[in-house]
Amino acid sequence: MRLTTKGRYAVTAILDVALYECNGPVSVSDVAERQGLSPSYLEKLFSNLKKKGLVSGRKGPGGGYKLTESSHLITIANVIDAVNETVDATKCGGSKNCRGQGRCITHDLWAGLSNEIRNFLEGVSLSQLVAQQKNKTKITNENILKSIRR
Amino acid sequence: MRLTTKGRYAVTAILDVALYECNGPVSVSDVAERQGLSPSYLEKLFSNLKKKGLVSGRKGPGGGYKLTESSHLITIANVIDAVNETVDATKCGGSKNCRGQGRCITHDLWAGLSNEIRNFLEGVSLSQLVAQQKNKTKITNENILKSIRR
DNA sequence: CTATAACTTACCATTTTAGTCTGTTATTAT
DNA sequence: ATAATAACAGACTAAAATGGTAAGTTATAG
Repeated sequence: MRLTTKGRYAVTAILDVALYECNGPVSVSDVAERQGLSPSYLEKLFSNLKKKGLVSGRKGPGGGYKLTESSHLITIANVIDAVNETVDATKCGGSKNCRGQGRCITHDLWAGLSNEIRNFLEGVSLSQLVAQQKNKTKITNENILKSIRR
Repeated sequence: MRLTTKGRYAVTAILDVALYECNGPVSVSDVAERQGLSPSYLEKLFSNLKKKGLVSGRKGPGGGYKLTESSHLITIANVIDAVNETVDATKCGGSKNCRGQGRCITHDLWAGLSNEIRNFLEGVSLSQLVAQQKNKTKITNENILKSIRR
């Protein structure tokens, strides 16, 4: 099981698209700049997201990526899956051959943990993160207004 | 965040010790044979477990490892920590500098997941796994008896 | 027809994993 | 005493994954 920069960047990237696609397709370079990530690396991640059908691309000027489905239908688990980060904690990938023909003595433990993680990631949709983020930004703007008034 | 063979082996190894230490210290070679793991690699893992004070070693014939504390005081989180597998899913390691000076837009998500995993691993003690395992073995023995009777 | 931006492929340095191998030290049994 | 045993220590390594870069091709809007 791994959950590294790759998966985190993928979620950050698709969340940025979800946040800004109301103004038309979101370009990789815009995402890279806003989120402080490498454009070329991001392109690879978007390529994965596209393969899994989570985003669609549009070439040419004014082009970029947009979500293919409504953001409340896309879960974080979908995004992590798309960039090939396995979230399974068992050695046998959930089957039963972690110790020769049978199961190793810790199989159930890791299967339980995998389940926990998967439930968590499946329980969070992109739209939830969007709402959370918009709320934060609102608060920040209020704070800015306050500080101006002083 | 990683959770790989290393951490799984460490848990398997210390669980084997917990299961068999009633007959005196448990040697690495015994663990290796019972669990089907590499002896030399296991020694490295035991070295880590010892450094963290989870097990103590006794050299010479009849020697081996035993737990330093009662098995219900040792959690799986302790074991994973001992072999340096970090279970934190954030980039900033739980602090707040994942995006320049501030937090990246997915910080809370990963912090939440990390929390979930940590709670899970802290909630499972070695003694629980021991009980579970002994129960399984019992059932297996019953099955063997059954098959003999036929 | 030109600029833009997606898309593709190949490459690469660094780190981690999952070990092996060789040897040293302490302890027990003969 | 000495031989066997088993922990302990450290150096080394092949293979894989990570986190990129770089260089080009294709499609499209203006």
